[in-house]
Amino acid sequence: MNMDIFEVLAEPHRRFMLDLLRIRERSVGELVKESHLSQPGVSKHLRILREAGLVKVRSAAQKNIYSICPKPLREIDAWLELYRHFWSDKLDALESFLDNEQN
Amino acid sequence: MNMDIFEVLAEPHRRFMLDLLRIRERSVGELVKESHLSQPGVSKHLRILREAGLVKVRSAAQKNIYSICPKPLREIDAWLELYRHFWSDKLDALESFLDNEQN
DNA sequence: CTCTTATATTACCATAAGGTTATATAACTG
DNA sequence: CAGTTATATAACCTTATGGTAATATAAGAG
Repeated sequence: MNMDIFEVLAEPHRRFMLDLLRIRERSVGELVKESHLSQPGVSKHLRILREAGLVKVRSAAQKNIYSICPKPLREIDAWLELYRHFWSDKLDALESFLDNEQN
Repeated sequence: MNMDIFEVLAEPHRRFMLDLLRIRERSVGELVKESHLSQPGVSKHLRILREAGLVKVRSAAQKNIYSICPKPLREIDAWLELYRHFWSDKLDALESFLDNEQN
């Protein structure tokens, strides 16, 4: 298939699955329960996420445990970077930096 | 149509057109020349970008001049924010802040 | 072993996206 | 006005995507 990362993220279910995996790793079965998709549907999306390098799998008994692999998101981030100055001037940058410091 | 912003950006031609408009506003004709699409093809994508609020039009004689409207990109940025901590710790934040200062 | 659980793959289908050609519309030009 | 330029819309087609049911595979459990 060889899907572009932007296309991969265009699918709402896939973003949702990433949002779940962002919290903690999950088995396919868990993902099926939390999505409104059939098991093959989930597996299909997981395959696309895998091929995009956004998740990795680990086997535990019969279960396949998926976890997030966020590196490829940097490509999106890099593209956005070209536009970020439109809404974030230097003051904003300082603000958000200080905000992060407080947490 | 009512397309999600992630879907809107999934199309490479549309990202390319935004990349052009990011530099400066352009007429439809100019965009046609710089893309490898027919004029209706370009108009179709422009419509989608318009409906997503990513570009705005201004008429000058028979020409329609399109310019960028980057606000909706914040939604992408906000989603990415949830993942950014994976690769950007506070040191990175300081670095990029200082980098921006130098320019 | 046999059964159950867990997941991936296959086959198939419906829909939507993206492209093009043809056409409508509208505004300059001479 | 008649003709040209600029753009949008309509109609149409092809393909890819995303969904499901059915099936294969593989690993526990008893």
